[in-house]
Amino acid sequence: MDVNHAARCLEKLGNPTRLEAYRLLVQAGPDGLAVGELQEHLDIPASTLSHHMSHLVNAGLVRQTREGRVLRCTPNYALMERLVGFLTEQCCSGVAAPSKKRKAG
Amino acid sequence: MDVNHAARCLEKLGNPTRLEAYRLLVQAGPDGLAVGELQEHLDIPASTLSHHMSHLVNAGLVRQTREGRVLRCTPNYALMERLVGFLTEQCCSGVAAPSKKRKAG
DNA sequence: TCATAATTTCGATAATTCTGGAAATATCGT
DNA sequence: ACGATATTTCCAGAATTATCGAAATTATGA
Repeated sequence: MDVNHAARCLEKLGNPTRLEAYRLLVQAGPDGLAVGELQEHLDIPASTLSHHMSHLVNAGLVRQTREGRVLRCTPNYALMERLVGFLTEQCCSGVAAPSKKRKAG
Repeated sequence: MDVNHAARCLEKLGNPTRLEAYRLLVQAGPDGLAVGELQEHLDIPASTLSHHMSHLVNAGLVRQTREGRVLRCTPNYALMERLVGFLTEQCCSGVAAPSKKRKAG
C-alpha cells in the first residue's frame, strides 16, 4: 500500500454517507447487504447511493456480486486492514508494530 | 469519535498532499517540522500548502506553535490513534479488539 | 411477452475543493 | 524604522464531487 493508494481509500471513506455505508456492511456480517438494503438504512435516492457505491467499488473497498435481481455488497476486509496497517505504521509515532510484513530483516 | 468526526478526519487525510505532509510530520519525530520545511519536501507553493495545513489543523490532526518566524507543525498522535481505533473497531470484522475502552462491561 | 423489481447510467445543476499569484501580516536583526 | 524571512489571507478560476430525477438495463415470474 503506497501513499497514493492509501490516500485514495481515505478519500472514499472520507464521505459520511460512504463511511456509514461501509460500516453498515461490516456490521451486517459476512453476507454484507444488498444495495437496496443499504438504501433503506441510509434513506437516500437510489442513484445517489449507486454513485457512492461505485466509488467504494472502484477503490476496491467493496465487492459486489449479483444474486438475481439484487446486488450484494461485501466489504473488502483485507484492504481495510492494509489501510489501517498503513496508518499505524506510517502515521502513528514511528515506533509502532515491529512484527508483521517485514520487507528486509 | 463518532462517524462524522471520523469521516472528517479521513476526508482531510484523503488528499495525497495532505497525507504526505502528515506522514512527513510523523517521520520527522517529536519536533515535527516547520511549514517551510514541509514546503521544501513537498515542493508546492506556499499558499497552497498553507491551505492544506489549515485543513489538517481545523480537523485537529495537526497542531501549530509559533517559534519566532517559523510555525512548527506537530501531528496529533492521540487523534490519529482514535481514528485508527474507530476504523479497527467499526470497520474491520466485528470481532476485533475486545480490550481497551469499554464503555459498559 | 408483460409487469414488476433492483440497480445503473445519463444528464444537468449545485456545491465544494484545489490551486496559486499577489498582497497582507508577523517576527527578527540591524 | 527598514529590510528580509516565514506564513497567511484574499481573490479568483479551474477542476472535481455531490445530488438526484428520468430513462435505460438486468433479472424474475406469471
